[in-house]
Amino acid sequence: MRKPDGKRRQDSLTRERVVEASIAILDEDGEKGLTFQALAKRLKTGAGAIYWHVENKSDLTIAACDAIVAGVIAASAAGRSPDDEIRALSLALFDAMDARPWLGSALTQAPGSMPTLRILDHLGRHVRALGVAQQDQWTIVAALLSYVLGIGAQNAANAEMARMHQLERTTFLAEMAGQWAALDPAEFPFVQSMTPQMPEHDDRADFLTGIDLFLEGIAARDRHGEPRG
Amino acid sequence: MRKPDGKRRQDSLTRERVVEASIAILDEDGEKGLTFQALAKRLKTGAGAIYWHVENKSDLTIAACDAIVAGVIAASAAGRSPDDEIRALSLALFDAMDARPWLGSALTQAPGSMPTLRILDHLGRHVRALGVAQQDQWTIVAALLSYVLGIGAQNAANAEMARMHQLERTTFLAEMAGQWAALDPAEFPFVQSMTPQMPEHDDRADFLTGIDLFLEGIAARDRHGEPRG
DNA sequence: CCATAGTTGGAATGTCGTTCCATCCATATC
DNA sequence: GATATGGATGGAACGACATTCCAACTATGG
Repeated sequence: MRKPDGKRRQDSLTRERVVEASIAILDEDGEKGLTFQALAKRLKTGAGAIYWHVENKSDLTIAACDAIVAGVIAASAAGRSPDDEIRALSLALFDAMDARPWLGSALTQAPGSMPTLRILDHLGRHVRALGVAQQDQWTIVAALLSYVLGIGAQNAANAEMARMHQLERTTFLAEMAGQWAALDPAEFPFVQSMTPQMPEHDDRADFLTGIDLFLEGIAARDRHGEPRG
Repeated sequence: MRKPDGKRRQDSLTRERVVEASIAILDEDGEKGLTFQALAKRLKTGAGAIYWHVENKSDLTIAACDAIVAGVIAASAAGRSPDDEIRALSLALFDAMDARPWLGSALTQAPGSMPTLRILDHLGRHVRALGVAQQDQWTIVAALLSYVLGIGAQNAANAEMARMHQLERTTFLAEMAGQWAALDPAEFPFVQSMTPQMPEHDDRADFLTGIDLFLEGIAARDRHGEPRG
């Protein structure tokens, strides 16, 4: 990739068009579907031309994430209370990663990159508005981010596995629950006993409960003078 | 891979020896270092022979994880209070993933696999011992797992990036903090203002604080009759 | 001692990311 | 308006990898 600012053709490839096409491929065929061959074909060009606008595949993937994340953050902004802002932003991210499993996977593999920074910063502003002590802010925001991305990454892995087995995500998870049910109750007492109620669980509600636990923990910590910190 | 039980040679390759060698390579050269070529070389054999004992690379990686996770769980067991058991197990997993970044990455990419199940089950037993209501147990355990694996995955990504840039993990992170300091304060007010105190942060302590927040959230929820559930 | 089936070592295959390079084209210069 | 220049292009070439194939090897049972 070199600086693209000089003389352009009319039908020119642009970084934007490349990122746009990448998102379309990722949405249609998943993580594994995004190859420079597929991208070149969709853009009716060669692999070499794409490298003029994009440093490498990692750069491309991060740019795709950033386009989505920027949109999610912009759409999520509103005048709520700080804790509701945290809930809203987290849920918006969850929904985005649920609709596009590749997002969770890519964000996890690119810590410190622009899209992650955006999330970090907005979460941070809300945590700060919550009145958390200065020295605790970073710790709490990092924990929130890890939780959100952790959920997204596992979600992504499930989706990719389901795709590999050519199953719907829900039927794939149901099949997995069935295998867990056959586990040895002596070795896996908890998981085994939980399988009956697993199919009824709502991932989105569970996710939000996790956020609530964090928020309640923060509130409790403030009330009780920061035990164990 | 086929059923290995018939006539063996004396110096025979075994699944155990393959997994053992894989762990050694992963420890020495990281995620990217584990290839069937490298493995064959270390075991003084060919790639084809390895496939007799292992289904594919994913199977191999999961087996490597399982060996480590089983050991960590066994070593972590002790007669503590349920919340301290959760802290101890989580910290033991953090330390293992800190020492072996490939662990976090691999565990995240293999949800529902044996090592993940082990973690899930042991966390579940402790959460149950904590007295959490039946219908909340799964949600809480899943949230804990996501947090732990989310931290591990990002840790792994950082380590892999540092390795790629041929830097120590700490100097790599310090460099990243330096770049964040140069960020536009108008666009990233939180992150930018946090950079001065970042080098002093202790990831391990931050991780434990996150676990504590969860535990405090659970306790608070029990006290206040499960708000927002 | 030989036939058989488990097991091995390495070559072959197909798919990637990435690099290379001959060619193309919009502008700047004359 | 012809031409030189350097940004852009498209596709071939390269090297690394997971996986498959297969000819050869070896321990056991007959």
